[in-house]
Amino acid sequence: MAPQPPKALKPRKTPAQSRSRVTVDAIFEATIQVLLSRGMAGLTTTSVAERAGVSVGTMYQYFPNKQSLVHALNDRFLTALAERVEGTCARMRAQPLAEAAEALIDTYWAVKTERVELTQALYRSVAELDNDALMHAFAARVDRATTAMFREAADLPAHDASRLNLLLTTVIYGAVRNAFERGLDPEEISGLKSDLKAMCRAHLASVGR
Amino acid sequence: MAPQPPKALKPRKTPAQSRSRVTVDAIFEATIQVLLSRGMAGLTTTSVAERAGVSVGTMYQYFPNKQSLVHALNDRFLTALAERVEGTCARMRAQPLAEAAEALIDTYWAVKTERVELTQALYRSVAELDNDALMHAFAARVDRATTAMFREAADLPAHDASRLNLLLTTVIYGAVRNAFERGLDPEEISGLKSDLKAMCRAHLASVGR
DNA sequence: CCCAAATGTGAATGATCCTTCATATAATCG
DNA sequence: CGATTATATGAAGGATCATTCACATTTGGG
Repeated sequence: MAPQPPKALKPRKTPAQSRSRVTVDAIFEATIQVLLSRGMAGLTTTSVAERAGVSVGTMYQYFPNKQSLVHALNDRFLTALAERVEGTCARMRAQPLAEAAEALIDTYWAVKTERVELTQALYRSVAELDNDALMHAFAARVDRATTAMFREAADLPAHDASRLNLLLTTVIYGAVRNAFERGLDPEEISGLKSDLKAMCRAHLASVGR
Repeated sequence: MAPQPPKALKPRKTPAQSRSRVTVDAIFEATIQVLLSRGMAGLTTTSVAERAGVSVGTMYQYFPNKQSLVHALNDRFLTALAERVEGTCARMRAQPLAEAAEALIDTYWAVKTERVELTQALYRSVAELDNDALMHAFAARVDRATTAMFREAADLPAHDASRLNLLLTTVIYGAVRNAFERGLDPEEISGLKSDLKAMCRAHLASVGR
């Protein structure tokens, strides 16, 4: 992957009047809808503008290029997700490890369930636009929260916390994503969720004192 | 994701003379190299042809369009992967569950390790070109092999095999993929691998009789 | 009510790139 | 060796799109 000529990703201008705030929101919403209906390949500046009911030029008032639009969308989503995870971690502080792990699974599972297609579309968009930096920043932020949660768990064994964190987060994120990428029926999905919890519990019991 | 006008994905013509077999191989190899060096965005028909040392027209003798080229590449890779997994499953037939699971982990881990960048690039290309059909066919094929392996394990508990298979494969595939997507040092990676094995073992022990 | 700043418009530009086809060269075989 | 088939060439066609910019409209404060 050769380094692309670095493009501006920051918004070009921040809305000042309320009129423009509406516009920017419409653009975001349109981006999501086009992404869902036509996929990343059909996400053209024209299609987004049309759907948003604005002209192409307007888009360029707020986003220097198409890439930055998708970047901003991912940023929004990942920030919301990070906040949710942080909330869970705060709530589960000083709780038993098994409960903490289950809560983490519940949180990710809920986010996925709420917007399966969108999360998948965003995953693809990140891959397509080389927004790895965004993903890594997000991963680091979330890792901080989960590590803290596990470190302060009620029953942390001698086992070190960051190692446990790495295992649990890798397994949980990976499994949740993979679970939804196969086209499973709701039954299988929910069975999988409780089995995943059981698996984490079993492991925690085995490394526990 | 709206259904794209379905494009021909099958090769246009199968090489008859040895000269053309060389050409097709060169095209595949060039595709991999361009994919690795310039990413999916830089994968143009011209760049592939140039790298392969042939003209664009030649490519179109064997592939009806760009999409089919990437499709064929993924097909090749996934078939090889499936064969390897099937090999593992055959070898591990009638072995204890824990051994079977570990062997599966080893197999995926080995494939990933051998060609990290390529597997990641191919993942992206599949997502970008909506080749989900390919992925699902592959998943089904592999599932057949692993389910059989688990079903005939030496120590299968009352627990039904397909449920166990779903959990283990989801966790293993997901975790392996996720493990390599973060930029971990070799130490962390190898630690993660043995922890993942331990986790599977713990779960199997807990559901075991 | 007026004007400077903010916001919106969309045709035109220019670049990229897939794909085709008329033509050329090489292999095969009777 | 001549004819048929296989393979290779690459310039030109044509379509798609991101991006710009000169100009129009709206807003809010003075």
